[in-house]
Amino acid sequence: MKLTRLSDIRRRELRRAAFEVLQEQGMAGATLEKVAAHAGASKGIVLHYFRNKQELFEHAMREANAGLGAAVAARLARTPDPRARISAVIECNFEPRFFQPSICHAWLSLCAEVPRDATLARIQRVIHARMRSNLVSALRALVPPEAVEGLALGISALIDGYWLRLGLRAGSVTGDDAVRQINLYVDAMIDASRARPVATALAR
Amino acid sequence: MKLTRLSDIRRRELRRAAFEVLQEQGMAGATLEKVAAHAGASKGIVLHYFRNKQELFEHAMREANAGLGAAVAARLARTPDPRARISAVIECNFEPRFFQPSICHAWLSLCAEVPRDATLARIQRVIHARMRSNLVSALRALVPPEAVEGLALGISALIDGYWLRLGLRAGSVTGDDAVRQINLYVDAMIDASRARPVATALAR
DNA sequence: TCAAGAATTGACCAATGGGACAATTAACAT
DNA sequence: ATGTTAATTGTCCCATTGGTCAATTCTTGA
Repeated sequence: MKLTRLSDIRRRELRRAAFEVLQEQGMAGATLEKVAAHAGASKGIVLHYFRNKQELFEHAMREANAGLGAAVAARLARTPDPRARISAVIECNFEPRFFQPSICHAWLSLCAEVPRDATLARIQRVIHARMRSNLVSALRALVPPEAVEGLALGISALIDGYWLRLGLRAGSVTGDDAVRQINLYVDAMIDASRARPVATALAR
Repeated sequence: MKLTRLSDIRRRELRRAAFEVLQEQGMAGATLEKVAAHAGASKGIVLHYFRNKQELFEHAMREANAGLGAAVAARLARTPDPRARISAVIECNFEPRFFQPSICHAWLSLCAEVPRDATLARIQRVIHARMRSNLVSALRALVPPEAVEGLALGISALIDGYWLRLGLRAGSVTGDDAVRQINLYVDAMIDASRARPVATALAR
């Protein structure tokens, strides 16, 4: 099992460095040399561990998302109540260690490449699917079936929207604001779906 | 008055071309030569009308947004009812001529540059301010004062979120879906702010 | 200890792209 | 006509960058 250990360490260092450089330089500025320098290595080593720039940043994207994924999974593991699970998902996304302008910048740069990189698109799809799945499973216990998918998408969109705001204008939203607002939204929609089940059904 | 007419025409052609190339090639792929070719001109002419690549794309961003801005203004001009004004803003954003994956791709590429281009940031800020202003003025007549700003931001975020979805996974949302969902959100929040004014107030 | 393989480096290359510029052409006022 | 200005082109240049490769330095297992 220790066969690939050193190599794994290097790979991790490098994809982290890649993501960090991405945060402040954007995709165009995130040159192989800068990434290497940021990791205290030479450019050659980067291409020794990754076939090319594309592959490097694909791994960087996975790495960057892994943290959030783990945080969500951990909180969900100790949160049985459906409504609380929704909140857990939301809150994780706005934890200070994740909800940072520079991270958002890097993320934006990655997203901008999605249309032209099938692998990035796949990663993005997986990320969305996981979020949807977490939300949907909790929502089933909270709203009528016809409202589940739409609300899950809405919550995701709202989370993304607040995130986007952070990236485009740092300081325009705090994590707490966002969490509060989104939870307000969730409550309002749950209430609405109960108070007006017909309207919700029609809304499909 | 006709002094700058020809030059203005060229400039418009070029910034449009720039935006169109951006749609399918992204910022890195949107080279001056490609933009020129797309406009049926030579690279030299591009730098004759724009100081550099940055300036070109700053103008492209303005141009791209002008259409939406005009559409919103036009609809608002003939929509007095506050709640209908909110809907008008929302619907404009999801009109088929605007709500297109390729447009979103170009937009994403631009947004990714915002952190490193002060002018792009300024443009983005103006766009947001206009949207906020439109929403806020209508919301004042619909919800308690303490809920206005938060809700305006929420609506903006939700719009952005659905847009982002479209860019990252074309076909995952239709414009109609988005409009319907966002209107549901608006109604739910309006109701909630009336039914539970205290909760809303506290939520500040 | 030593050989085999992995890690790492630095030099090198070809391609590209942004931008400068001189030269040419078109537009137009007098 | 003609001179002046604007429009347009194509060429040239330089810096940068992704990627290759041979050479060198570790590791490490036997």
